[in-house]
Amino acid sequence: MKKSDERLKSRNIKPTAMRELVLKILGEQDVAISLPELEQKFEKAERTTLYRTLKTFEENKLIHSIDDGTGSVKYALCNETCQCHPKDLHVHFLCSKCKQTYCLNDIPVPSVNLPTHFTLENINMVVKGICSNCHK
Amino acid sequence: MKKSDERLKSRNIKPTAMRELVLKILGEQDVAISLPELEQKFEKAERTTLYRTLKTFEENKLIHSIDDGTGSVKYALCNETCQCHPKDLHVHFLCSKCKQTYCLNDIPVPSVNLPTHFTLENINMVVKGICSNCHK
DNA sequence: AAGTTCATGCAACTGAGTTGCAAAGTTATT
DNA sequence: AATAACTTTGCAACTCAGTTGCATGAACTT
Ligand SMILES: [Mn+2]
Ligand SMILES: [Mn+2]
Ligand SMILES: [Zn+2]
Ligand SMILES: [Zn+2]
Repeated sequence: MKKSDERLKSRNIKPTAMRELVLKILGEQDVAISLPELEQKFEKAERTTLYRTLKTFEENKLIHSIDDGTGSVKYALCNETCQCHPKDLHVHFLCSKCKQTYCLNDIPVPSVNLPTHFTLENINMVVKGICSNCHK
Repeated sequence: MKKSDERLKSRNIKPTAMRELVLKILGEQDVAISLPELEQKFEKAERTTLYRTLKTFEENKLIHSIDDGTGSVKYALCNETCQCHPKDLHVHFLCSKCKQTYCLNDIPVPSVNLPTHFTLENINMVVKGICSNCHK
């Protein structure tokens, strides 16, 4: 059995041709990508199918989404053990020059003390600035 | 001269009737509001004018925007001394029950150590959970 | 084989945000 | 006060990401 199939099955996602292909593409990226960007990686793409594929992946925590404020939500693979709990989260970085969105997997989201009677479910932390590539 | 006029002028914004009205409405909110929500606060609203008013306000740092991932950007008044620098920033909170977005003005955005050659311009930190109101 | 379930493809739609342009209003100049 | 220059507002049209309904097709179950 394919490695990608196992990865899908480990998240309870039925491996179809489409899903394997999307997983492969996501694995090739070193930055997070949006649905429109994913669409462009296909000759003849079916927006809806890709949309639903991403949704299935996200619901099953194979990928996570990042709202970086650019108007299109970005997606990136979770690591194999990720459960998308607050303790699993990392910081994201949007370069204001090249517009790429990076997963800073080594930088955990700092904990915050909320006011009384506010409870935490999730955190989206996006740092904006200039990436190392654009500084060269 | 009106207090609102002074507030506008202190940010180099010409005080017009529309702008005073929008500023007044923003001052009355205890949560951040979106353009569509602002629109609904008027009988007969001109979306474009409100849009441009918010843009002008934001460019001149009278208000700041929050992308809370709900699909519509929220806006809230800056405090009088705010320059929207990273050190001026505070955490925002989106309640997943009532969908309100709060400015947690007392909770500064924690500093993060970025990888080498990444420079910081801005941070958007949105905590999602249940607000105190929804816990009652 | 027939039935059931799930995935895909297509079309149509929603809703936030944005732009161009003309009309109205404001401010400066003569 | 009249004119010119500039700014704000109103309207219409548009873009684009995301989403839904429904029909078709594939895979799996009995
Ligand atoms: Mn990430
Ligand atoms: Mn705020
Ligand atoms: Zn960059
Ligand atoms: Zn709430």
